[in-house]
Amino acid sequence: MSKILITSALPYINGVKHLGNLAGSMLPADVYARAMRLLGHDVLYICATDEHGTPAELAAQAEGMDVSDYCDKMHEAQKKAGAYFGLSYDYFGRSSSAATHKLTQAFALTLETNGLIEERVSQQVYSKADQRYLPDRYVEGTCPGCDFEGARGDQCDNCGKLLDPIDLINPYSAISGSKDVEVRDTNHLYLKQSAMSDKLRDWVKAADGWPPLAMSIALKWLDEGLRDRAITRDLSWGVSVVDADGNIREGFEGKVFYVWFDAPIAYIGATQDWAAQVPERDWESWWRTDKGADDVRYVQFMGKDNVAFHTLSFPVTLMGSGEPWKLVDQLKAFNWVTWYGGKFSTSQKRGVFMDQAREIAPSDYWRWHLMANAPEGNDAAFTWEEFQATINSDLANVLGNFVNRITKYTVGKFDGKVPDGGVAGEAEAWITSELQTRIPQLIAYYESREFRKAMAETRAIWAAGNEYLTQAAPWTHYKTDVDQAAIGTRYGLNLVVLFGIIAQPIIPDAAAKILDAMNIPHANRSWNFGGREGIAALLDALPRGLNITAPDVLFTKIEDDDVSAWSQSFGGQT
RNA sequence: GGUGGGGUAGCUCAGCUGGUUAGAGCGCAGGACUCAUAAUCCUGAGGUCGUGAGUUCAAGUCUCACUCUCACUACCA
Repeated sequence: MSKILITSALPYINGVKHLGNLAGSMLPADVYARAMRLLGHDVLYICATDEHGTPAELAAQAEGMDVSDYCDKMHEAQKKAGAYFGLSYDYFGRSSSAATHKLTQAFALTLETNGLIEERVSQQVYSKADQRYLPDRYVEGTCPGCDFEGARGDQCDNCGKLLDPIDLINPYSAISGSKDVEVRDTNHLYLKQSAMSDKLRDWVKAADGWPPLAMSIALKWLDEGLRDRAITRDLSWGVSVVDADGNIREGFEGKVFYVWFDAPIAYIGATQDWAAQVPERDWESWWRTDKGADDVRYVQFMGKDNVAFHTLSFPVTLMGSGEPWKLVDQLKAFNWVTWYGGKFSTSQKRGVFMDQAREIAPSDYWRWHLMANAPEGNDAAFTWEEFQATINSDLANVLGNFVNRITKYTVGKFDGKVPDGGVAGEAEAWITSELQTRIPQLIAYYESREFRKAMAETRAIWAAGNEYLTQAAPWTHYKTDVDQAAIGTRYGLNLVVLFGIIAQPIIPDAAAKILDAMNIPHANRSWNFGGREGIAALLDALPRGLNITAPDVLFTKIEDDDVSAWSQSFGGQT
C-alpha cells in the first residue's frame, strides 16, 4: 500500500466546464483515484475551483453580481456537476479560501527573502471607460503587420503574428469597445524563474513517469530560456500582496497575485481545508517531506495547456522556497477533445457542457466513452455517432447483455440461487487462464495511467465472459446434465461479480447496480485478487445457494433518433 | 515565424530500444447458437504504414527533404 496524492487541474470559475475539460483532467484523475483505492492504496484526491483573475470579474459583471457572490454560485454549480459525474474528490475546495490566501502570501515573502522575487515596472494598457488595466487579450485593434482590424493584443488571428498590445494601431478595449485607452507604467512583482533554471532542468531530467508530451513541453521552455514572470496583476479580485507585517505592500494597492501563482498553491490550501474538517486529518503528511510526505507519490492530471505551469512555474515556487515541499512525481497530460474535429464553442452552440450532459445520457455513458476515447496521444474528436457506437457495443451489448443473460437464466432455471454441482472442465480452464493474463495487464495499465488501453482491456475481459458462456453453454447441458449446466451458470455469475468489481473505477453507478443484484457486501467489492491463484479462487467464490436477482436493463441503447435529435440541438455535423 | 504532436485497414486508434505472413475495436460479408437488450460466439474480406530519397543484411520503426493537420508560443486561464 502506498500513499498517493492526486490533483487534477483546477477548473476555472467562469462557467460550467465542457466535456473536454472533464475528459482532460478531472475524469481521468477520478478514474485513477478510484482504481488506486480499489487496489488498496491510501489515496487523497484534491481539486478546487480556480476563482481569481479578470475573466471571473467580467463574468460576474455580466451577470450583475458581486464577484464573491458569483464565485459562490459557480463553485456550487461546478460542485454539483462534478457530483453528477461521480467525481470522487476527497475534497473540492476553492482557491479563494483563506488557507490559500495565507499560503500564497507566505510563499511570496519567502521567495523574496531568498532573492527570487523583485519589483519591476512594466507598461500596461489601461482603459478609462472600464476603469481597469486590460490583459493583453482584452486589448484589440489593428494589426501593425497585416492591417487586420480585429487583432487581439497577444496575437493577430488573421496573420498569426505575435503581438504586444502597445503596438496595436487604434487600440480599443475588448470589454467595452472604448477607444479611450492609454499605456501606463505599473509596478509588479516578478518571479525570477531564470535563476532557478539549472536546478529545474536537473529535476525535470530526473523525472520518471512523465509522458513525452509533458517532458517535451517542459524541456522546450527550458531550452528557450526561462523568462522571469510577473506574478501580480492590476486587479482587485484575488490574493492581496502584503508585507512581512501583513499590511498591504506599499505600491500594491489595487493589485493582487496572478492567478497562476496562487492556483497551484490552492492544491495545498485545499488540502489544509480538507484537514481542518476532521481533527485526525493531517495535511502536512501529504505535502511536507519532513512531516511524513517523503513516501507520498504525487500524481497530477492536466490538459496540455497547463503543463508549463505544473512542470516549471509551480516547482519554482516550491523549490525556491527552500522548504521541504512535496514536488510532483508523475503527471499525465491530455490533449483536447474536439467537436467533430473543431473546437467547442458556446456561442455557436457547438459542444456539450457538463450540466447539459446530464440531460442527455447517464453519467456512466459519458465516463466510459470519454475514457475509452481519451485524448491521450492526440486530440480526439467527439461525434454522436461514435458515442452511440461505443455505448451500444461496449456497455449495452458486451457488458449489459452478459449480466442480463446469465442472471435471467439463473432466475429462470435455478430459482435465482447460485447453483451447486458440476466439474470444472476445458471452458473453466480457458477463462481462468484468460483472466490470469488479462487482470494483471489491466492493473498495469491503470498504474501507468494508460487509460485507453485500460478501457480496451476491461472490455476484452467482459467479452471473454460471453465467449466463456458460448463454450460452457449451460442451456445445452441443461437438457441432459443439470450439474454441468450448474457449473457454467455458477462461473457465469462469478464473472458477473468480477466484471462489476473491475467496472467500478469507470462506471461506478452500473457497477453498484450489478454488485447489488449479486448481493455482494460492500467490504467484498475490493480488488484484492491475491495474485494468479486469487483469480482462480475468485471464479468460484460465490456461496452456493446465495440469492441473486436479475437487474433491470443496465444500459438502454442509444437510438438513431437520439443521435439526430442531439446533432440538431448541439450543432453536430450537418 | 519558432517549437512539439500527428498523418497506419471505410471509421477510431495500437504498434517500446529497426527483425518471421503489419494488429485491435467499430463497420461490412458469411456461418453457428438460441440463455440474453434483434444481443452473443466463430470465420473472412479490407492497408504499396502521407510523398520522395537515404542508411542497413533488414524500416511503419532511424536520417534528410517535402506535404497536410493539430496544439503550444509565457498578460485568457
